[in-house]
Amino acid sequence: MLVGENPMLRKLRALEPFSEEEQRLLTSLYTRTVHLGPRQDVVREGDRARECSLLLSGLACRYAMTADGKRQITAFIVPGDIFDIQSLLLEVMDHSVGTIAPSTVAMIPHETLIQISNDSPRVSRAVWKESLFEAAVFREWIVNLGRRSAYQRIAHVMCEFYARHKLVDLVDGDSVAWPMTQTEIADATGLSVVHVNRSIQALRGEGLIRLAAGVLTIQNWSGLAEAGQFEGRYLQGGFPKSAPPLSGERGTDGIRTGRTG
Amino acid sequence: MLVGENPMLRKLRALEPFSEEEQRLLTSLYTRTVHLGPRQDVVREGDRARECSLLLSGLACRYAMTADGKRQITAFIVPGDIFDIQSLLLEVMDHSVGTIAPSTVAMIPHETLIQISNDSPRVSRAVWKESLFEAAVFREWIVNLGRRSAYQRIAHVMCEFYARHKLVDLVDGDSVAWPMTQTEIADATGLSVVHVNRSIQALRGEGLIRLAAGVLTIQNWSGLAEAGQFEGRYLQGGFPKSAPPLSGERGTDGIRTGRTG
DNA sequence: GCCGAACATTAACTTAGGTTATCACAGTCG
DNA sequence: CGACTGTGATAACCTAAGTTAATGTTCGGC
Repeated sequence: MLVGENPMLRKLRALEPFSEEEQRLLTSLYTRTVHLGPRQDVVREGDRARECSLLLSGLACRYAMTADGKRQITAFIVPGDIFDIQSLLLEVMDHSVGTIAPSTVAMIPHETLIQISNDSPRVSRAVWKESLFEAAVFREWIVNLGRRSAYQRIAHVMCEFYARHKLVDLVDGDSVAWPMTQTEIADATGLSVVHVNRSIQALRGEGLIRLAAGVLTIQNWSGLAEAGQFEGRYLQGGFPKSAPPLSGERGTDGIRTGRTG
Repeated sequence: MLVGENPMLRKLRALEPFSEEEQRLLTSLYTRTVHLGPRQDVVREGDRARECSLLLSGLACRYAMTADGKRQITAFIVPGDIFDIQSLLLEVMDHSVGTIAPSTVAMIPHETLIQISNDSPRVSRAVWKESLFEAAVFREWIVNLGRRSAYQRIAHVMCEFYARHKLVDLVDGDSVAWPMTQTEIADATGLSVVHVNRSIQALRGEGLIRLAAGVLTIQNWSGLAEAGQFEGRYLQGGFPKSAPPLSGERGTDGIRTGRTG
């Protein structure tokens, strides 16, 4: 399966520049790709993975179940994310990864990754950097869950979601694909579905977003960012300041979104 | 400043075995150590660090401030933790690190760490592993904040705190030094001080813990672990199963704690 | 032994968010 | 085509946790 311009490359390039040689090395990382439907597990808690994975398209998430059966999503995995680096060094998965939307996943054997660490320090640096980047996102989620209201949390998650997709060029003007149910938003924000719904109504009422048919449209970026206290800094190089989706606030002018109507 | 048996060594050894040679390399990492009082910043959000740091003794935490002035602690840093690995690859600190108790911090220049990556892949692996380990803890905190009640959260934090200190041999029977105020517990668990106090009273009432004069004593490990849904798995190799503090449940018998009276 | 500062504790009251339940709607499977 | 299922939207009600404020308690400094 050919996937044209690889989203991983787009992302890693945003974090660190590569030579032609290194880019070839990067694209040769994986040999096997897998297609998965929505709501399927990629790796499960307790597994002993022998490969790392890379999301090529779709949407996935890390999640854990509590002893009393509640679910908490700890991270979204967007195209370009290498999402099992920890399996390389830590033995047993302490959480699961599952798809949200139908997805394509590339498998990278551990040996390949280890060999590359030797062959190209720059590439291995990039992979390492990727995992530090993810840790920064984890920290931000802790802040989100610990110190923000429902309304703020959801606004924040939406900003981050948009920003991360923008990093890999997967936005369409001020819109992103949003293949999530409200239950999944609830599991990501530590809220109940009902209250997620209430808060989304509020965000709509403020004219900050439109959300329908699997598409999130940010009508007022700076308003949403303010509502969610979103400052893109933790997303590092990818987003210099407060990450406006376009050049200015009234940005839709020159760009066809083609589906926001 | 000589620090006897280095807690970092104890911890890294628990994660990965080293040769004599490598252990020498590890202890030569730092040249400069700094002493800090309680409640002092080590690095601040926005800083561009040139060294990584290693906590030799004391207690510190990562924290972030929200736009409206609330504080969230995102991680505790216990002796043996290297806590600025991200500064090696990410440019600007997106959060701060501050002490809780008086602490000794060793500074490791970035160049040293980079050079070591070349000299000893095993050592650099260990450092990398350390950061993946931390990410696992971040994930667990997300679950804690998102899906557990106040009572459960605090119980969980206490279990983790004990377990991580046990990893570096800094427990005393069923007791650990607990130099935290209730405000700090609140900032770590995303609660208000008042409610933290209420929940601690409840934990005391259940006979699970004693907490006074800077010492936390776990009177009933399995009870506390159950209350906090604590399963040490995410702490990896260090804790095989559910991490009982001693061999069994009634473990205090043969071991003098010397301060729990 | 007194003073002030920082913490811990408790009570009274408020509120954000959880729970339960119902209805509407769209997709899909027989 | 109707039954079923998953999802979204609301309403009514309830509770865990927040807020404010007052009262102890401990401890270092003098």
